[in-house]
Amino acid sequence: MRKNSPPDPKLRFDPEALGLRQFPRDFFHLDTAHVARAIIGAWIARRFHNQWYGARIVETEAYLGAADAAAHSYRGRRTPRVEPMYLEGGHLYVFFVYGMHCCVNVVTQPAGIPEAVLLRAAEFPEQAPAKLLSGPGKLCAALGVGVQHSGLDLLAGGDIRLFRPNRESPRVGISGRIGVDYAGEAAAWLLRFFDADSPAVSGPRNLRKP
DNA sequence: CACATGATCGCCT
DNA sequence: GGCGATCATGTGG
Repeated sequence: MRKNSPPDPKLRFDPEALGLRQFPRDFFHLDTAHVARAIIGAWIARRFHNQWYGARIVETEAYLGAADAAAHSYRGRRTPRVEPMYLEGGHLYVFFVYGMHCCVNVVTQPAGIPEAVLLRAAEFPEQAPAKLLSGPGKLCAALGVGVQHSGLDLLAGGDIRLFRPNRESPRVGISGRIGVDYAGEAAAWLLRFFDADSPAVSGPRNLRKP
């Protein structure tokens, strides 16, 4: 989490060979729930020692900034940890929790509006086991993404990038968010999105409601 | 499948 | 000092 851990070798792939293309900056300025929904099927990728590693995103959650009791930026909280949420859309916000896990978010909205999309699960259709990336902490661990990447710009030609989906749109299910019961009724807001046909989606199956 | 619990530590009040 | 945008393991149905 803290050091520069390598990605799981099973996630090696070639974005160019697949014809993958990045989202443009404007995409990250769209409504945050819309972005969370549209990222289902997209690829999160990391370059390590000049090789690319990545996975197809199958579960996300939207966090709506100052008005959202579940968000770290609730009521405009602005501390060093949360600061990357205030960057322009297209940056990363990575945080460390529970003493042992990291979670990675894609920041949305113009600079100053602290909204983001949490990447909760991903899959690598053939080479890797379905459980390898099924949860926000596991996704970070498998890709070797840590707090050292918080604040990084996905569109700066760097080592972490987000590519548009390369297949037809999946069936997308919607539900309340996971692990935010402290947020009261905001926990039930329908801001969790997932590929209804992916075995890699995290959490109990009964939370699904397409 | 549902629920309970321990691990472990940075962050904020 | 308390608690968390989690996970693995354990129990019981």
